[in-house]
Amino acid sequence: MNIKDIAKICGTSVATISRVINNDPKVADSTRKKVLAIIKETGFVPNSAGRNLRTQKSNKILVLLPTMANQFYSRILQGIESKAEEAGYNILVAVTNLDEAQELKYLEMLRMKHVDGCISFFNTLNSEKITELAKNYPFVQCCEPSIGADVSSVVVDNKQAIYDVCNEFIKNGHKNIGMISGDYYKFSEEKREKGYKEALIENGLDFNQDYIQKGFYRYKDGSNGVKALMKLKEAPTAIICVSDSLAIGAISELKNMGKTVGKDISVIGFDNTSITSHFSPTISSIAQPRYDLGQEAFNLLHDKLQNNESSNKKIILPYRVVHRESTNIK
Amino acid sequence: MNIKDIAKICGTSVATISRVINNDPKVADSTRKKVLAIIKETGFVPNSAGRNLRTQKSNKILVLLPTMANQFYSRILQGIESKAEEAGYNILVAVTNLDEAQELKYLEMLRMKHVDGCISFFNTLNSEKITELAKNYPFVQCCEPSIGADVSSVVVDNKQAIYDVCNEFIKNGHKNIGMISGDYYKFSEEKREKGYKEALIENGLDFNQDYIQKGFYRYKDGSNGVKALMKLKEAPTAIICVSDSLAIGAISELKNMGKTVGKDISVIGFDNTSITSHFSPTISSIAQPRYDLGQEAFNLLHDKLQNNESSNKKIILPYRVVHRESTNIK
DNA sequence: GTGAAAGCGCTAACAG
DNA sequence: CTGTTAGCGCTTTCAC
Repeated sequence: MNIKDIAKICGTSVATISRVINNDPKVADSTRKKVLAIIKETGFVPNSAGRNLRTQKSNKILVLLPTMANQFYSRILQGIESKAEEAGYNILVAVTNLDEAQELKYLEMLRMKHVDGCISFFNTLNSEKITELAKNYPFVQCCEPSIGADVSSVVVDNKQAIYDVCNEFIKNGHKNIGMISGDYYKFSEEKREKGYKEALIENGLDFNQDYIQKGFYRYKDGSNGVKALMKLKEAPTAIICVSDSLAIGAISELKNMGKTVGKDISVIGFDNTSITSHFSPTISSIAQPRYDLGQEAFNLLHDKLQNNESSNKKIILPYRVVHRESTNIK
Repeated sequence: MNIKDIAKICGTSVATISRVINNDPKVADSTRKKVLAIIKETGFVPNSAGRNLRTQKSNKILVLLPTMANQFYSRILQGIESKAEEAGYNILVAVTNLDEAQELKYLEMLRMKHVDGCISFFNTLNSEKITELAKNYPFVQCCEPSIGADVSSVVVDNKQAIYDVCNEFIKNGHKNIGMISGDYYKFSEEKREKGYKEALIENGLDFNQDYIQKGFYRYKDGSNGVKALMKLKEAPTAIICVSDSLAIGAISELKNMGKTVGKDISVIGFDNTSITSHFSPTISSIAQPRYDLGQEAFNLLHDKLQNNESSNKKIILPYRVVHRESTNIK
């Protein structure tokens, strides 16, 4: 059942059917009604390969995720979806598992015109390649823009967030503050570490690289971080973690050590995922406006979809520090 | 840059280029080499809309997920990916958010030939519609087959898993065993509840529906379940949860109540996600062979991709009960 | 307001 | 082994 069959049944030309499908106003109302009725009756769906071939677009966008093992992305995806739907785009999600070959394979979908654009949440490609990519295809980065790349992006102010938290700790009398960071998401890690460092220095405290433990983002990386930090001569009394998973690992290790988290020592996470309020102690965290991040990311992409020569925008959205039992802040 | 341009540069016909692209053996080695060189040099990529239009297939499969907010799926996806790659298929993931309209929208991709087949992890559609769908398109269900639908599927033996666990509890002296189940994933819930019930009855214990609390799968549903269970005259001394998230909610609520989980009361979860070994107490759970589930799901789909008339298979994979601190089993 | 016809890029018969 | 050609299903000029 294709457009030709429908034309035959309707007794019109295929052009008319096509016009009806595409809401072309110059079709007689009577004709339109008849055609619409037949389409409905037959359950005809325009073949997209034909349409794509002709129009050179797919009305699909690709969302590229580094991993699925992170609660964090699900709400963002809903934000993207809400805007994409309005604009008539379908979403395809692909997972790179942090592997450059996989990433390239999926990015290839842009070149092959399988998708019209892409929102990426992490790239292993260097910034020159990202700049190049963004020049040629509608492409935006969310949460983790490549440092130095000329590309549209949306993020929260990672540096300021940690700066704020660190300042709060200091105001509350903490002199030795540790950080458990990562060694993968270069952008956010760099910003957050910078916020930490600046807060210390501005408050006249020493910055010591040993107080920043870096690893991956698994629970055990959090617990490893704690082990290293607690071995320091001046063990920290507060620990800032760059993700909730690290905070969980850190807290469970501290509990093993017999510490009462929230009293003996404060710990804060990042992302404010739902586990934070069900762990014990409940975990303080820095919330990102996930739905809005998704919506803004799509808006940026939409600009590019209309005209890929449009200038690149860098959008910064607000964060929110949420204190729970794991931090003792007045 | 299309196949015609390449043909011109190579001084051959488009047919030869097409043959080279598609590894047709009847091309002279010298010709092949020349063409390959030019393709590489120019960075030519065959246009997939053209190819899809012509071949009536897309070499893409759709993976339909109810939600992304679940660690459980990430490893399964890797299993699917590994097999799909071998077979030359790309994977697209879509999330329905448990909404039938969304589900239909994505399933539409089958009709529109955007994808050649689909692996679905949850369907709100009734089983007649699923049967119909599977008759017309390569379609398989993983983990949550529609009850009564004629469709290929792969699952673990949900009933036996819970039956085993429940039996163990009974052998260890537990007389009042509670269950926190869900009210959404009909298939697995029904099986697991049946396993629970049978174990009780076979051991001469009373089955009482009040001991099964049903809700959704959020942490708070676990804690709500516990609240209800602990109000019963004969409060349970062991609780079986149908997911790790429910177990987490349950345990944190029990801790609030002053109970020592693993001593005063045993709790077990399902899926063996990584949080289980980082919670305190560490959480016992039932492990599903997630990677294998993914691989088998793709194998089933592959059969259908080759010939959609091939008979529907129901595959059952083994589970594994993992005891940690939250259960006290000798 | 409608139709005829070209052509998007590719593959697969068929002929040689 | 290679080329010619038809046509996949659709949109879009260009006529009328």
